[in-house]
Amino acid sequence: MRDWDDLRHFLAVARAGSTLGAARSLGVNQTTCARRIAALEATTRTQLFERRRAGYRLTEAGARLLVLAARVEREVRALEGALEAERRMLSGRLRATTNESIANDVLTPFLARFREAYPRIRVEVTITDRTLELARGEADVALRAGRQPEAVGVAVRRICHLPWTIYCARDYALRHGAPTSQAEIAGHAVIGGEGNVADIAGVRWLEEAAPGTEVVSRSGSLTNMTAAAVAGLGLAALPCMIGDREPALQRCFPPVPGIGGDLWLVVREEAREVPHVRAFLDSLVAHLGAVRSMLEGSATG
Amino acid sequence: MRDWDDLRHFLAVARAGSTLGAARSLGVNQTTCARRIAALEATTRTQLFERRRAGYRLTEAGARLLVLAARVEREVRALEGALEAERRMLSGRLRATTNESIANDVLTPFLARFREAYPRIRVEVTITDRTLELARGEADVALRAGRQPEAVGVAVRRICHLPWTIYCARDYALRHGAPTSQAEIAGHAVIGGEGNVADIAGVRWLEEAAPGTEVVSRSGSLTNMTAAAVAGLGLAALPCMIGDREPALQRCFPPVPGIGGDLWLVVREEAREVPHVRAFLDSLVAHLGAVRSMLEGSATG
DNA sequence: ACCTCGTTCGGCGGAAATGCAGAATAAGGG
DNA sequence: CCCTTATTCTGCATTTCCGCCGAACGAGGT
Repeated sequence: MRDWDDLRHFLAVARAGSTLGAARSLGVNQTTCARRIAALEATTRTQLFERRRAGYRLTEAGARLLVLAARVEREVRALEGALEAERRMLSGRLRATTNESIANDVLTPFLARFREAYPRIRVEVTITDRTLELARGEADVALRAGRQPEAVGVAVRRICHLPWTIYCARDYALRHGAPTSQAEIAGHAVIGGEGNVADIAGVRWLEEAAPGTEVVSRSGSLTNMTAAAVAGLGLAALPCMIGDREPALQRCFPPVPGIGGDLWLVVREEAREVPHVRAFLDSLVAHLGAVRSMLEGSATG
Repeated sequence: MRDWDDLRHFLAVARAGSTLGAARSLGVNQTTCARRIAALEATTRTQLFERRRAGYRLTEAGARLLVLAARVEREVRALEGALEAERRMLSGRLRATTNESIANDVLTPFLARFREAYPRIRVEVTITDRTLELARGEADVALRAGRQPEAVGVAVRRICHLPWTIYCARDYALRHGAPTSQAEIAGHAVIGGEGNVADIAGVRWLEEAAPGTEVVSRSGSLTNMTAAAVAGLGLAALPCMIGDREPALQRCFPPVPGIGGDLWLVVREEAREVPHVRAFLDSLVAHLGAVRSMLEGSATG
């Protein structure tokens, strides 16, 4: 056998019944499948398929070969499993950091799973509003929301968009009515930010959205702003990720374009290629992909 | 596993203990082996070898992988065996032709083996001095000695050189002395050719090698010329392939440059890609390679 | 009867894998 | 102690492979 990988293509074509279908399942081009089958037949000097307009059909010899190729595949799968187990016995320690809401919604649920898959990798999580300096070794991995983080000594990867919009308590809406567009914000009470939070695009947008808005409260954390909104103090700009999870809150209108942020995965440069960090990142990215629609808000429209 | 063929390289490197040795055993470049191992380690995120100046040494994980890769290999070998059996169950009929001496020395011994390997391929051999016209369908395959055959409607492949030299009977040498160079041929009795045989380079060379040579016999076949030489009638120009097999004959001097011929394999164009003909040709070429040194004469000088 | 969908096949350009040559560096033998 | 041999790694040139596109062609449905 000149190239064992031909067998992988053979299996796919045999099972799909066409080179096109096989190509889809393998994530390659149809032409590639056809060529590899041709190569296999040429080197083995055995016709394995009948070419038809309707697809590739196994010959008798091909059918006999199929069961043997399946055995090869079985052994390869076993090997892959062992390799996976090998990786999962990776050990090491790493420090991750993020803010409270991302921790609650994303990181902590992920950690539960991760711990099962990689029991020997110890993850220490620091939940803080402060932006730890990865380049200085304060942590290895961070999940950050907002604008693109500075990238000195770290690798940065954008995960998804985090839409924002204006929320108010359902109770507030009953009493004062909820605005349905930017134009109706005028006259409403709004909840503002303090310190870093005041600089967030969404928070500033709300304060400047209309003349005559009264800032009834200022807080230095989104958690606190959320609490204020729940208490019915007024309108608050919040990430949908947070606002949508509060049953007491409602969106005033769909996510406002331009005030959203992004979710960023940041990794310390030196830690990046370390095997157990790598394993952590791979798993995390997979998990983030799985929950992306949740993060981006189901009604992003 | 992105590419099953990586496993083949992994096995080779693990067994050879170095990428260089593995490359030799696989017939590829050392760089290729090194790169495929690197790719395998990258996709599996597992270090399989320790790189040392003295070579590649398996890590513990690599050693664990080795036994599993060997299992994959075992299945591949089984598959290859089945494929071979598949080919050997090829059936069909083909006609081969050649002259008597090549038949005796090459084709017939080969046929005995071939019949065992491919019991369902029926080979009909026509042994004749006449040159059958393959293009007209008189045969499918021919082994020809001499000058390059004409190639209309056929594929021609050169197998090896067929050296010629001058022979005489050992008995003759005792009685008259054997010439040790072209210069000493003068005065000896020589055995000439008739018809086609007279045109063969070696035969003509002997007759024209020296003035005053007496042609004591002429025959239309090399078999007959050989018999004449064995009988001690005089010198004969013969292919070493024939002359060396006659215990009663001896070489007068080393093979004469310029009078030798070549052995040619000729195949009818239309028959060339037919599976059972292909199988015959592949086996024949392998056999010819194995006996080439015999054909070219051990003391070719 | 015609149209659409799924498929195979060929040609072409770009990308990726491969081979080649040279430098660097241990290990082993004289 | 030095020289030879075997090995790995790097940069560059080339070959091979792969993906894209369009044409051709049946089959099945309307």
